[in-house]
Amino acid sequence: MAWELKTDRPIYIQLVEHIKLGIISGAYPPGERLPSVRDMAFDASVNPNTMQKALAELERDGLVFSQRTSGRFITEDKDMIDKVRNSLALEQITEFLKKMEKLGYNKSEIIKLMEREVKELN
Amino acid sequence: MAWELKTDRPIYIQLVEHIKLGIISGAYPPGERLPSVRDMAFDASVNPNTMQKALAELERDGLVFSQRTSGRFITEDKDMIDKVRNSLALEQITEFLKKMEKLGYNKSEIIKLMEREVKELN
Amino acid sequence: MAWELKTDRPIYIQLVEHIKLGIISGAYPPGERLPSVRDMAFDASVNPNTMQKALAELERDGLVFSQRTSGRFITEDKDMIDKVRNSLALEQITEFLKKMEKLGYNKSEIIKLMEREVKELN
Amino acid sequence: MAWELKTDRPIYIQLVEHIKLGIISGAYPPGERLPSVRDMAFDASVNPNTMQKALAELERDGLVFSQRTSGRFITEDKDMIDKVRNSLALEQITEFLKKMEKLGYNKSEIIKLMEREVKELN
DNA sequence: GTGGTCTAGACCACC
DNA sequence: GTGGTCTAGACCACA
Repeated sequence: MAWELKTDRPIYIQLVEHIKLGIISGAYPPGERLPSVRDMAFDASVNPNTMQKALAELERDGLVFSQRTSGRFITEDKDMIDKVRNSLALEQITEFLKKMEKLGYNKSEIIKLMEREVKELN
Repeated sequence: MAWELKTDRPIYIQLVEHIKLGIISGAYPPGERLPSVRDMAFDASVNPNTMQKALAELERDGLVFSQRTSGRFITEDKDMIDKVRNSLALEQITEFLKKMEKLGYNKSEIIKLMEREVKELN
Repeated sequence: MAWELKTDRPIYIQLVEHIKLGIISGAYPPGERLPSVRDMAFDASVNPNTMQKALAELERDGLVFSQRTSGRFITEDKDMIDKVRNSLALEQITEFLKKMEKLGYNKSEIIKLMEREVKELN
Repeated sequence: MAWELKTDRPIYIQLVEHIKLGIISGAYPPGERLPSVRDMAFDASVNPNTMQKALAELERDGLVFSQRTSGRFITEDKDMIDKVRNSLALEQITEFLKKMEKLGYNKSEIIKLMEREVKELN
């Protein structure tokens, strides 16, 4: 998964989101060790401090925990990961609904459109 | 509706999108005369040339037309406006579906989630 | 109130504790503006980034909020301040009890000693 | 009991405190023979000279005495041990009261809080 | 080698 | 001027 960092929002926030996605998608499986801060920073072409800040944020959220000398690990608490997935999904949904209503669709129309679209894509 | 222009994408593109939304939402009703380029540019705090470029783009799309002497008008072709609305909506939908699938939801789950969310919001 | 920073624990933690005490004691009254990050950093003879980190921590706790251009302010939520005071007190108490029990005092003895000490000090 | 020596205060002082605690808690019972300086130094991972300095300090306090040929012994004077315990306790109490008053509690409030806490812990 | 902290110095958006 | 972010480079404790 490429890092694709843009300059319009704080980099560390984008790092957090990217890693969250990685955890949710299973690219970083529960309980597994993350690469070292320095390696991840190098990968993402950012300063180690910036990556550190992002990981500290994830640690505060409980998605990740660190063992001082041996590295950082993904939480093994799959419920917690599910909660994060749900909250991200909810965020997407509300944002999407807001945009669609700006376009003049009411909620039942949106549902109908979605159903049609989903069928066509199958 | 405030203009809220950011520096991370070309300004004229953001102007186009903003005006499209205005037309779709009815803020600029079909057949009505638009303010002068100068006034719109002043409103949006952009250079008149930039606004001109945006309006030229909208003209190419057929959403506005100009009468040499009396100014620029919104198209009266409501089907055209609807088409634009539909295409913007489709864009939103596919983008939304892509993000949700990244989160690990399949299409039928997404529909279920949306229905639940829409009910709760009522 | 002098800053008295020691090297045995992270400086930013000591800054957090010091400012918390200042808020609780009323040295920084609810709703008041804090000095700028740079000024506080200068006062405490630390790098502005370190002070920033401390203040970010306090902000996460809700004791402080920032307004982008005008500065940082103490929360006006006195209940929140009281909660923090109580939790700090509880921390002191349990730590104290632990130490006293290491010395071989049981809880009722400790209470008696304390009562005697308090009377003598009056 | 592990030695847990930190670098922020003189080592020999920490050794004195640690051994005092051992005597008070009964880990080193009155009248018993202490291990040799060499052994204790090895245990604590410090230089024998440093341990020697700590034991000399304890000897000055009267808590241990040495018999030239057979080694060092804990005092059999239980009153003396009690006095030391009391003075350490007093130290803890005054320090604790000072901290609590910094948090804005007066002495009677502290007593009340302590009583409540002690009850809850039982 | 690991995470963590700290400093110095720079730049940005906002008003 | 304000808070906020980022980089570069250094140092520490731990095992």
